[in-house]
Amino acid sequence: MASAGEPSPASALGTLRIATVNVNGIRAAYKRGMAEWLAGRDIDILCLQEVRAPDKIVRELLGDDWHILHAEAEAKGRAGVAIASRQEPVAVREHIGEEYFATSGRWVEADFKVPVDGEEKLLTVVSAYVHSGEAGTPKQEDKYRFLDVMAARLPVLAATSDYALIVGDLNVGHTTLDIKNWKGNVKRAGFLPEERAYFDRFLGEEIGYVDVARKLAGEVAGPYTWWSWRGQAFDNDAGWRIDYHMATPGLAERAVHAVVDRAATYDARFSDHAPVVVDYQF
Amino acid sequence: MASAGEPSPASALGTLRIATVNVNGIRAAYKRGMAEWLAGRDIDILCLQEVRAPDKIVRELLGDDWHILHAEAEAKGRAGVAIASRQEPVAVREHIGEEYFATSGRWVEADFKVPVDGEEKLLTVVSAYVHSGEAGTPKQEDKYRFLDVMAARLPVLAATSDYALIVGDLNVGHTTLDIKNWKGNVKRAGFLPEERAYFDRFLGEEIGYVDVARKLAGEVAGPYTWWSWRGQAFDNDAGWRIDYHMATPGLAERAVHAVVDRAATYDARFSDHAPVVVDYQF
DNA sequence: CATGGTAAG
DNA sequence: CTTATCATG
Repeated sequence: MASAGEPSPASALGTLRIATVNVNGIRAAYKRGMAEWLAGRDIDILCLQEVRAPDKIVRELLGDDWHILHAEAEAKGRAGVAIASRQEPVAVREHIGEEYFATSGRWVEADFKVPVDGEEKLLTVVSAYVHSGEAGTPKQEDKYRFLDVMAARLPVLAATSDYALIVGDLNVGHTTLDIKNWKGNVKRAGFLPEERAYFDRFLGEEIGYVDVARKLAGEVAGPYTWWSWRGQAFDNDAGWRIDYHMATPGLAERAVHAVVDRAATYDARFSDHAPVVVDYQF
Repeated sequence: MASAGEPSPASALGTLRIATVNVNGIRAAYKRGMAEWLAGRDIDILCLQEVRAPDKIVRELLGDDWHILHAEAEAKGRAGVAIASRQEPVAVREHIGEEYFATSGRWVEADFKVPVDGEEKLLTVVSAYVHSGEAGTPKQEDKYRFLDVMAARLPVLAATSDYALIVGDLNVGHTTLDIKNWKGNVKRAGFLPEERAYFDRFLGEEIGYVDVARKLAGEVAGPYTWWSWRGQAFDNDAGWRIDYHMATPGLAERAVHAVVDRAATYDARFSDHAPVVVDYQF
């Protein structure tokens, strides 16, 4: 912070910490210690998926210190995405733009002003929750339909905002590094070749976003972000990396640190997903 | 027990301990310590209501040391009554006899042989679960219809068996002694004048059964057998006495001790109802 | 305020 | 294996 009496430079923002986590029911997450995690993390923009609660309850749980954008699903107790931010967004959009998904609670966009080299720039943050899908069922058709709309939306955001960031539970592992037991899952929703091809496009030359956590971690197995509740999946780290920060290149260059809060949640695992927390330097 | 080598007198049964409890889901009850209660109680005949589980699971939970008579409701997870006994019944009937209630899981009868003064006598035990009802709704009509059938069945059992005993969750408080806050409940199902009138008949000259726990406790408030989960009802003993042993007079005379296992379950309350345990001397 | 079944993950 | 909803108590 600039000291009192001196003019503050427009580029004084410093680090912007953005976190995403599928909470799998925010009420259950709070019962399991989500508030304690949040209190220790100093997050600027918190993106949530599978909120699964009425708006009133979400606001009660998060408290008054946040600006909250929350898109409920029409079906009670299903899906629901939110963006909670310390700074007030300058604009918000409550769904992905296609009528079919208007009340699905799977996509919200918030635009923030960020100062860069003395100029105000626009940062667009999306909290996304892609369908989990189920191979060979109508659920999988909905997933592909959503991914199609995403594929159309991503270039628009990249073109109209200075910095665009899609975070959330995208329910697809991109490469064999992203799933512990990938061989056993090539025919299962979440690692189907058709799904992975979408991510080749999102993260390749065609659309051009950057997988921030992968870029910062390098070509290693994981770090996973989801583990089944069943059996010993979590203890054995038999996980999937399906929660992402996908950033336009100019934003990805500003990412200085990425971490999956697995360790922090080992004793108080508040969801089957772990938060992915990234610091962006401005 | 008679010692080895000597002929055992036909009247050597001694005490027959009969317990009734609405378990409100036998799976939940076992998770909350029902097995520990049962192990410490030396019960001969255990009557259960609201079992709310498939027969296979009931048998797994109770174990192989019981003869089990179990009438499931057609609707999965609803109602369900059972009689578990150390002695094998000589006959069983799986419902109250009226077709409308045939698959409701609310009534089972078991006949046991008991030795009395050198003769084999017949003891009929019923585990009953009367509808909870709801004033002014079709549920209340079903409750009255069931009570009507009961009013017809009780004299038949009294006439055809040497000792008849109806135990279970009858979902009606008979007198003002039977509900802590009776004034606040005169218009609520469970203490409606029309319902109480049925119990005047069951327990009066017309039908002639005896309310065993009331007879042994005397004219005191309680002892209650059910407390709402809500608020501090249990801690404040704001309960209802709706679980009964209703015995024909000859059997009621053999009841030497009755207790509601509230204290025993204070630390491990395994249901919203407490067991009513009565010792009958033969 | 608890139960189990259900659809969904 | 967990979530929330639902009807029921």
